Amino acid sequence: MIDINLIRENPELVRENIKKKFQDRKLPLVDEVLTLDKRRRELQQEGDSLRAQRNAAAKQIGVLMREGKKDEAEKEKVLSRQLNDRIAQIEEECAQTEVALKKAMSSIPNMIADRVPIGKDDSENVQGKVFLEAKKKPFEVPYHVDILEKLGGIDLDSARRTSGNGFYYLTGDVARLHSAILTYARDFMIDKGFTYCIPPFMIRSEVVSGVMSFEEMEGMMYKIEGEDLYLIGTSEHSMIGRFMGQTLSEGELPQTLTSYSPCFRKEKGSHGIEERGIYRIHQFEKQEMIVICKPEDSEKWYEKLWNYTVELFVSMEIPVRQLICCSGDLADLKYESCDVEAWSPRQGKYFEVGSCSNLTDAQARRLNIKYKNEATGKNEYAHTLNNTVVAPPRMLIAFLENHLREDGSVYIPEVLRKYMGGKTQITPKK
RNA sequence: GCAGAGAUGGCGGAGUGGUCGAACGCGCACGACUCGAAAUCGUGUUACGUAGGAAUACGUACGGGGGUUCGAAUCCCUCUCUCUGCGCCA
Repeated sequence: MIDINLIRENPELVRENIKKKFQDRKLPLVDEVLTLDKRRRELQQEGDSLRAQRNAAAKQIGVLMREGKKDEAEKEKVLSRQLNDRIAQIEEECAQTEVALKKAMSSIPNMIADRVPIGKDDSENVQGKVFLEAKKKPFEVPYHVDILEKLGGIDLDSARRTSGNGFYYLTGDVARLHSAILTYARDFMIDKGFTYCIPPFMIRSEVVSGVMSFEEMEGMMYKIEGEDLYLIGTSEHSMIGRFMGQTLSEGELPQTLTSYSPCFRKEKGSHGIEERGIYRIHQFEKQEMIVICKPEDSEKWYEKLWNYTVELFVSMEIPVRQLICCSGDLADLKYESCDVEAWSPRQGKYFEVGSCSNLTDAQARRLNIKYKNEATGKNEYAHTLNNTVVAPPRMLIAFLENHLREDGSVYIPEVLRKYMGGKTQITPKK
């Protein structure tokens, strides 16, 4: 949600931003907001003055009652009741106007960064920097599930029986590798000065509707039967929820947090769960980073964050690139976003393993996350950012494909060995 | 899970139907005193919305939501959370 003052003072800027995102159908929303906003203010003024009258009358009644002038008090009461009827009418209309205003406001996209490339959809995203050489293997790289099966590291048949499609059993060294990657990633972020956090894996509906739209909720969230609780789709949900309605002191910023959680997603719509293997699944685990900072620092943090992910993958000797999200592919809440993509030697292309976003104050405004600006003495909206550190088992696809050797063994990079009991490779089961 | 008690400003803590946005204390800010500081004294100090250049005015908010009333921090319902005791468990 953007600042309504920006629409009041500079609607043309907001319209241009909408055009940049190829959402011309939303252009009328700007005028709609202006009209609703004007009406809302009129209604508030009218309501306020009526309430002021009622408050004065109520005080007067108190005085009359004390003086024992019961008849006069009764007359005042009648007038007060009439006032209350009118107040109720205006409050009703005011509430309706506010709902409509909020709805229109929340459909207007966040202002995007100047440097965001203009493009209509994901086909026009722009490759940024490339890290490590993306090499084809001198032999054919099998589908990741086949690699996993050869290693004795996955049991999808049993998972389908117990839980259905979209689940997995990871076993043996592969399961250990999965944990090793998460543990390594956790320590990597701690070394960068982030605070490790294990959040609740379930959150209330109030928080869910704060952190996502109704449509997103329908498509993603699993509800716990008989409880007002949902399984989180990412730790960002509970991590950002943690700060809802809070005003932090300036000294508490930036909050630099790295959180671990399992993630649960229905994966309704979009690609569904059709993709085989462990690319798109109902349950996975993720190490995440989130930053809450002062407005002037968010661009700097954005750069740092996605580079941390790159550094992590490079340290595991996996080639990656930055893919810069173009204007049309940018979600409405985002100011700027990019994916970190890992190289797939099998497909000969990169695929998404992480996503970094600067939401500026749009998410904070929606969730009422503020900080006290010492200089101005005012409470102002903070900026929020989030980024994937690593999310296995999807990440394992990149890992296995890149570190597979011709003999079917999988190489374990130096940095992970201490989490793998010193092993330098995983070998196929006979 | 059961029973009882409770939730008030940055903190502690009064307030049980009207003049309460909230006593008092602490903290914080500014000023006076001082060579400087402590102590002391004085002044100020919630947030949000609307109008205004501003001073300010009005409105809203005493855990959340709803109700009773001319009027609710105060009464009623409900939800959440905290504390104490019992139960249960990793």
